[in-house]
Amino acid sequence: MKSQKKKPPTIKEVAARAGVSIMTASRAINGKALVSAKAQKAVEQAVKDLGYIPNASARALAGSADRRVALLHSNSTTSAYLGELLLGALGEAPQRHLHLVVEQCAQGAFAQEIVEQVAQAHVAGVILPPPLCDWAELIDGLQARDIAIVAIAPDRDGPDMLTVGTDDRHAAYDLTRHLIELGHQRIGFIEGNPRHRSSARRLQGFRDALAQHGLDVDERLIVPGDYSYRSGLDAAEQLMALEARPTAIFACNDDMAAAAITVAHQRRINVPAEISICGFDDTPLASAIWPALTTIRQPIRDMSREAIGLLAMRFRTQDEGTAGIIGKVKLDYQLIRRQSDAVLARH
Amino acid sequence: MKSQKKKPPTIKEVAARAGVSIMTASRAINGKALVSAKAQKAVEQAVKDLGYIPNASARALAGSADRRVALLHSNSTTSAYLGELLLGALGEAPQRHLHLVVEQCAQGAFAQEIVEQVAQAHVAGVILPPPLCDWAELIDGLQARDIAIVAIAPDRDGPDMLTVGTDDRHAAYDLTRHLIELGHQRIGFIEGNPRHRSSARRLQGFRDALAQHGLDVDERLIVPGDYSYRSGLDAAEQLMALEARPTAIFACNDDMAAAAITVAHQRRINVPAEISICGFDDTPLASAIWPALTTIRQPIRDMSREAIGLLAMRFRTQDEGTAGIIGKVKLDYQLIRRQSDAVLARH
DNA sequence: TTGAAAGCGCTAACAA
DNA sequence: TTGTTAGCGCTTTCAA
Repeated sequence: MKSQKKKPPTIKEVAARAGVSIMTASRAINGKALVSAKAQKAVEQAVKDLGYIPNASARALAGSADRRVALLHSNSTTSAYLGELLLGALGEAPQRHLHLVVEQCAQGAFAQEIVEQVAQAHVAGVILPPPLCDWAELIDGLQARDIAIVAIAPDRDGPDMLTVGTDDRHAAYDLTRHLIELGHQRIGFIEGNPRHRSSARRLQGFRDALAQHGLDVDERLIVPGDYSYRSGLDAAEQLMALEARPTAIFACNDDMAAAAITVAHQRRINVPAEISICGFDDTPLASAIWPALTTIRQPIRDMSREAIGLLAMRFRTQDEGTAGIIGKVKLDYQLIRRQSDAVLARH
Repeated sequence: MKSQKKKPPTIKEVAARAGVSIMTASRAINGKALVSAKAQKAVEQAVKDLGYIPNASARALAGSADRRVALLHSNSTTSAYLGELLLGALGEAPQRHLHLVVEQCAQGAFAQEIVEQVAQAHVAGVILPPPLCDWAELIDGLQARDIAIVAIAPDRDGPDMLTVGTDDRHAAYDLTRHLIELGHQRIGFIEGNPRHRSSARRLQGFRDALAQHGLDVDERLIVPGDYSYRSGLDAAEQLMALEARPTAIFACNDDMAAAAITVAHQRRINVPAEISICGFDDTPLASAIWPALTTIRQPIRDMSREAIGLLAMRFRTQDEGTAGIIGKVKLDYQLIRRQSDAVLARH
């Protein structure tokens, strides 16, 4: 079996077929410079006929605006989260003429070591998912080396930093309002890990929604958790043992919501007929369990897509000498309604 | 802020610093051809000093053995699975001088369309995770175009196909034996989706272990499921309602095992004191719930790493005109012991 | 064992 | 608006 090495078509062949010079073809393909409409058409047709795809390596080599960017990750996020991030970034990068590399930072490494590692890789920008995006030393080190940074859903953000994220507070507000509109007035809240600001932001949204609807906040209904299933078990027990049991529970993430459902089952409290339980994040768990969780989905894939876009924009302004952009993108979350919530039963 | 564009060092500089020609430097760096020990050392030192990293684009362009390979995926696997696959492949590919691209096949596309898409991308090989790896038409089409294929954990494999996977049957055997060694004799089994052979393979391992230990198989203890949490609920209900309730349950995946735990909780049966429950796959769910599941972990990341290796090897033999290799890699699984199993209580 | 020359496919800079 | 020239960093010849 001799493998007929079919070489992919080059821009040369495209140019020949379109009856123009290589440069005109290049310009037509990249759509940057001025090309006559006629030439443009001819080249486009040739590209189609030949199934031409630009050779990314050649392009990068030829000193175009192509650059390398890195998606840096520690192994502290879940693979699902990282996978989504990867898919978004991998899909968008080529279109922005960016070459994506993936770098894992060693467990327990110092910020300085990671900076060295990244600098070694000659990347012009990095995408920092949580919790890396909140590591001040790392960010400072990277910025000192003039490496562009995009933080994904950071807890706080610096002045010169690009960020993408969703509006946690507002999402929590919406979810709470949803519960209120279902008729619930006594809503329990299970907090997340106090070290993550996301927990505080979600609580704020919860409080705001209650206030906005003229409902008092009963502090006994706000119980601590730390985002783990285990903590959700304890928190739910505490809520369900209350004399005036809440008719709905808003858990700060899906794991804890799942735990709350388990506790309800143990106590033979029907979900959602007797109690509504909502989560946050739309992890696989949310749709795996029964009843499936009503929750908030963050568009993780879109976030990394946007991150790549932000980097591309930053590079462009850099090249043009324009003032650096300040990009803070907030993406829309989605309220995913499943089976764990219901209209409050009349008593 | 003028960005001092620090150009990365080139092989030219390395050669100059080492006092050799560019070619010698290239040879020393790639370690392929014969280079004097002295030159080798000098080059290595220069590389270190300068922090030189070969420019992958230039290398690919210069017509080295670099090739493009694709990881093809439909969106029917979980992001976590895909993420792991991606991480393994992305890490290994550069080391094998392969450029990885990720292609998603459109929902409901015909095999022929996908073949076109892949061919268009000029890839020399593709990695096919389940369920794509069992799509005969797709595989035929790809092979007809002379594109190398590695199937990840396929249900069955063709003659000319490279595969990596784990020994499902044996893993199930081990997990069952583990339960038997804990003293269990009445072990329930919840089947997976009958359309996936993995379910049958796991059941076979289960039966083999029982037989090997002189235990009879009580067919009433083998109940159907389809890998969903929901089906696990029904299956577990059925098992727990049995007059002679099993003292342990082997669920074909984690989701169903989690469902079984929920059912046990509802019936106030303590896990693991009164019943042991094991899963399969070690999904995030396994460690999220309480008690955390004892389960089997497949080394997904390693699988894609191996897949890349297999492709690289196939290309090498192709280039050398050697007979094509037949690579069937079986990786070791791992029995992850957590809190959902225990020694059988004496009665 | 080493080196010199040529060129991979493409785009920046210039010139026409 | 278009074409020409040069060269990106590397590896493949081929010759020494």
